[in-house]
Amino acid sequence: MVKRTRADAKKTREQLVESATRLFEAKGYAETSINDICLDLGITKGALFHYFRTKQDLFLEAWTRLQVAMDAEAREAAIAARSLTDPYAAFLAGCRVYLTFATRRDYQKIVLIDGPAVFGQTGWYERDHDLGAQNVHAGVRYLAKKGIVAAARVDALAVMLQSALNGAGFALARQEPGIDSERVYDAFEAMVKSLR
Amino acid sequence: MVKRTRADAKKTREQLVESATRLFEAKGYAETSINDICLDLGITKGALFHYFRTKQDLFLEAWTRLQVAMDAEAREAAIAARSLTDPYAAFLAGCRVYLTFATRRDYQKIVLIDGPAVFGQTGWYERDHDLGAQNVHAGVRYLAKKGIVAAARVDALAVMLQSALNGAGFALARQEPGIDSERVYDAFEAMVKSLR
DNA sequence: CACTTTACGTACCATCGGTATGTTGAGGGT
DNA sequence: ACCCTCAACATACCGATGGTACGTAAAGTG
Repeated sequence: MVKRTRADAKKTREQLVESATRLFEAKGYAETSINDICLDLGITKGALFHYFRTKQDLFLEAWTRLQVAMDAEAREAAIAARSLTDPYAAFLAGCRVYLTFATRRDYQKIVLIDGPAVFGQTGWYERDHDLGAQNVHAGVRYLAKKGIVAAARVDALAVMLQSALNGAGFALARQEPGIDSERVYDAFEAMVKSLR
Repeated sequence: MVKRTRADAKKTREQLVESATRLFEAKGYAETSINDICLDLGITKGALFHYFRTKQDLFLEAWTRLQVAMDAEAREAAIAARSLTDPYAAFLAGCRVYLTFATRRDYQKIVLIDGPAVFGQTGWYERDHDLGAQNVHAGVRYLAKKGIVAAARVDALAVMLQSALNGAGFALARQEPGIDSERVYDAFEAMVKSLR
């Protein structure tokens, strides 16, 4: 006996995203087939294509959830760490959160590695602009307003600092010799605090 | 009448790599089919698979050529800029070359975007370690030897600076507002010179 | 209780990367 | 000059893939 209530439908859609996220993380986008995902849930392609027009759309949902989660945590941490005496506190707290995401396998695989390849360079930027880049940008802009860094360098520095954290996340996940989270964070903090 | 001399064979292989590079750059790895490449050259899949065992192997050759070219240019520039008075000269010259590569569409698409997705995170690192990361690492190590940056931060800084240049390259190619090559390079140089 | 809509399943398609198997001419030994 | 090997391709085919068209049964709705 098959049940097809609205609640079950929500659950099915939810499971699709979860299953896809797991498989995309484990095997990558290209190596994960639609059938793999359906088999994992015991449903058929008909169900998947009922909820998602294309494989990319399903990927986009997984991608967006990770970005939204990162955005929320980073924002929250930055606000919580706000300080009247230390102008770096909020920005660094947000960066620290971003760095933990950049170290996670799911974030790496889905957002940082497969994202650009799947969406294309322009598509990725459009999507990332709203969720990923904005926070770092706002942080650096704040430092400029405080007179710590030159206003003319805000845009360039924002882009570079975010990328630096991406690279640091990968290095941490790789467990490269000479690299651990303490050292990375120490180096990043020193770098930020010496900016002009 | 078909000619199949040794010279023609070299040329065919060469054209395959060139054609693949062009198409990978224009459409991306996944969206470029084996047939697309063969059609572009007026040959068949038999020829392609005679020279390359898999599509990945062909991609690897395109990837490697770009990396080797970058490596050679960066090394040369660094050596040429070596200075007894300015400890940053060689390192910054190398970074400048790397930044120009990171701004090129072919380098972005093939090396920076599709590379990680195609080879996987571990595979990409192994390949990049020899050609991409080593130069930056050597540069930062040199700065440490000169007593400019802390030895404990060398590894972390190397990874972060390289990633920063990647991000800067993308931003330049995107022609983001507030970003041009002068400003980017100014910001990067200031960042490097303020490191401790 | 009839009717529409939702939530799937089934059957099928073009295209994909890859393989197995030709075919044809170049090049080297004799 | 001849033969024979092997490189340099072409041809035919394969299973798997993302996607579509269509069917169907249950849930929801007036």
